[in-house]
Amino acid sequence: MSDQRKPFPFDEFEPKWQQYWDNHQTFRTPNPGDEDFDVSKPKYYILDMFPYPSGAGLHVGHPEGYTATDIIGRYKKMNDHNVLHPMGWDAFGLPAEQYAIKTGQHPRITTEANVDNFRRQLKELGFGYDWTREVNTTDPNYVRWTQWIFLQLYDSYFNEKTQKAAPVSELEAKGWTREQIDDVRLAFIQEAPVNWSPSMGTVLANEEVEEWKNKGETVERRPLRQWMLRITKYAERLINELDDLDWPESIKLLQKNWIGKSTGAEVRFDIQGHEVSVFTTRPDTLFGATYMVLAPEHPLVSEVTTPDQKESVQAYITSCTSKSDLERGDLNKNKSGIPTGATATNPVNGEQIPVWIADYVMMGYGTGAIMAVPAHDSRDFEFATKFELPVIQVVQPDTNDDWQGFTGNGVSVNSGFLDGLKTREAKNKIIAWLEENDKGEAKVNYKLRDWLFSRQRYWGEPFPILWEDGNHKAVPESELPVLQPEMDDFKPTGSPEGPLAKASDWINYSTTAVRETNTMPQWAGSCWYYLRYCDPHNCERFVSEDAEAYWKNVDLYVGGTEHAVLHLLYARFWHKVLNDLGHVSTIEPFQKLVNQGLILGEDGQKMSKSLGNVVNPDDVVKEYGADALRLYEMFMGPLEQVKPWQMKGVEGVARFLAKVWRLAFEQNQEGEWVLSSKLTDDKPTDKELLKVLHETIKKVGDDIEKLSFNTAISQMMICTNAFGKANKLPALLMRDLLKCLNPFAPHITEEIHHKIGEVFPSAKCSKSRILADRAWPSFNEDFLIEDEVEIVVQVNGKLRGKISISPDTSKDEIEALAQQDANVIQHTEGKTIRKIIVVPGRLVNIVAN
RNA sequence: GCGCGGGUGGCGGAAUUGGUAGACGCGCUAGACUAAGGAUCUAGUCCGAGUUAAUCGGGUGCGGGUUCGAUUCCCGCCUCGCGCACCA
Repeated sequence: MSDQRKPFPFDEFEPKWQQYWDNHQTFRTPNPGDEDFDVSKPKYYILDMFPYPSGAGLHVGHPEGYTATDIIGRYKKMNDHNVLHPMGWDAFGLPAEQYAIKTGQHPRITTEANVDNFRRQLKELGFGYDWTREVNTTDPNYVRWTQWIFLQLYDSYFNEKTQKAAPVSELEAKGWTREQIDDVRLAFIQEAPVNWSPSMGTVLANEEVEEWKNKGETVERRPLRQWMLRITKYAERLINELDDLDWPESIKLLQKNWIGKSTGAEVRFDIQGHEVSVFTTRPDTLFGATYMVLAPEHPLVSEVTTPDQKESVQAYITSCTSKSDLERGDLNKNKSGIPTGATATNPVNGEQIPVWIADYVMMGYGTGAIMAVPAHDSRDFEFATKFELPVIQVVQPDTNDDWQGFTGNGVSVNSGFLDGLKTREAKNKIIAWLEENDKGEAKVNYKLRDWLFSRQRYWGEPFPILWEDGNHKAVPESELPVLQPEMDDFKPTGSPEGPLAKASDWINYSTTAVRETNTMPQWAGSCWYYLRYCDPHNCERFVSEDAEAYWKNVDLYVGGTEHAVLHLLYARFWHKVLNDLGHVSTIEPFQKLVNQGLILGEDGQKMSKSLGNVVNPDDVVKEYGADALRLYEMFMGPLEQVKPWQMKGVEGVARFLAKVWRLAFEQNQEGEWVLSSKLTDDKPTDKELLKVLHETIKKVGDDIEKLSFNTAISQMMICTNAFGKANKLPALLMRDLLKCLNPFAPHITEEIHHKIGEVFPSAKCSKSRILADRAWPSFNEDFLIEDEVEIVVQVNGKLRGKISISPDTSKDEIEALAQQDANVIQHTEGKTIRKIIVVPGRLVNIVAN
């Protein structure tokens, strides 16, 4: 596209203004203690989910959320807030490491190149970040504090009484042994079946398994000694403390479901001398338990199985382990199982019930064993039906429902001392009975499991841990950060030690101690980056007390739903630990959360290389300019909605920007842009123009607060169209429109403002020279008052006429005027008027028949 | 299966203490300017009837209800998207 064809010269002024903001540090935010810090201004901390700097660069999804936060950040700045709006890089991660394995190039090199590219792209979009606060999770000065926080976890335990983390030194003082303390640390070693990926040579968190499997990696269960974080201790608080957060209810629900709290009881059964606990949410149905099921992996299976069943049980277990999770769960509609030959004693009535094993019972939830009540549990019912096991009714539904397979609440029957009690009461009574008789107790169960925190990779934070005499201990704080050794060979070892095990010099810490060779998962750095932004260059603390006390937590956090559970849950967990230990002053990191909706390809499909529907932001910027891209992404529709890309839509907003441009400039004979002859330095008097401008000021401000950017833009289009129709346009009015538009399209507005300010004193800035530093315009209600309002006249709810009246016309007058309308008369003729409803300023409805 | 969120013109979407449905933009149609227009400007554009008008009828997934009045509230259903998924 040649320069003459460009509707306005964005390619000239966009880089110019980006340079200006950079050189003048327009968006640098002073911290408490800085010379230019103004304590009287309220703070506003607005945060984007920082990107993983992939080799592919930004996709159009990034600028969606980033533009939204930039608009709000700029708007708050214009409204005299201290705005903290930083950006950084979640730069540890597998792609860089996989690339290193392939090419031998150090992941740091790849990462740096990718970061440079991302930074360039973001700057070319004109985002007002405080680049002096840029953080990078792989930076040694950042790793240091990630490791320091890990050591906080390592050196803490969860105090059940206070429901808070506390230093293990408290326990030492009480004389606890090392083993006892190691058993309660928030960061601890556990040997347990984990998800080991042979193809990647690392373990994975439960939460990550699906994602990597979908990418073609192999994952198997394997018992290994691994570092775990005791997030389960915070399950209750992670649920309860969601209450005061301004988050979408759906995201809160997602987190609650993930934590998966269920209340019920643990009941102890006896299998021929072996005690087996089961968890149930329906202890009131205990009398209806007609069999028991152990998970195939349950440790007691081999002990309780009778000799004649040994062979078939063994065969069944083998068949289960060969099944994938998908076969076992998703696709397996047909229940399978086999009797162990053993019987269990129902504690409540002494009945002997058969003990089966079946893979519909999971070892990972509850106790890995269940009491089966086929009458009132659909899965048990299905199983019992298939294997012809007895079904005993113990709940009578309140409704007319069939009791078979009825899982709702009702009244207990066939249940001895529970008979006649409502489900709720029956639960309480049986729990009291279990506790009295030492056969069980009330119990709360969570789906959430402890967080598997170690990985066998090179490109991650090494654990600041030493091993000596078979025991682990912390690396002294003064020695942080513990950085990875320089290596040429990044390949996984295929063993659970990871590639760091190959650096023999590095491993040997002293003659008696060796280093831990595991590294942390990528989540570690993103768990606390929002805190580091508050004080990114601090070498003494992860964040200074002053900075933390001032910035507190994030006021608005914007990012994709893909982090609705994991990242947000992990970060909340770390934040609570830091709060418990007195390092931060808030209990939650992110006060308000907004998820931007996915941008689909033009074909309505998710953007992907294979579909060829990916839109590259660089191309859009080149063709239409950064302002147009920003504006389009905000104009597409509501921020939180999923919406398809339309290149024609980009053209539309570019056309709008061109209209704004032409309000101020016109082309002369030579094709140069010169100031428009319509602009005047006069005091604005045109009532229509003042009205539309002030409506715009009001609506745009309100809409930004509501994050309704699309409607704000449409209002500015209305205003621009009105300005365009005027014969004369006072520069002062133009300036206020530019202020409104500035957060959305910062380059073009600065450019126009700068140019008209040189000629028209009225549009000039008094203090600073640029819009970004100016105050948001205030609107004047007086300009919004209408001389005449249009009132709709309906007859029986149907539109029959419109009348124009002064807004202070009385009800009676309105009624009278309405009935004078010719068309209204026609529709009421021959009818009796029953009622007239007058909605002031809106409508009249005449009810007649 | 369970949970959550949606369904409004040819398209993206506006509008809710219940009060003119379709703002704004795209696309389309006609016209102006022009050597030309993929630039710009003007007019029109929910569907149907009506002479381009006035006007009339229908219309916010479907069916019912409440109301003077329902995209908005209530009941039942259909459908699309997302999440979880044998969680005892």
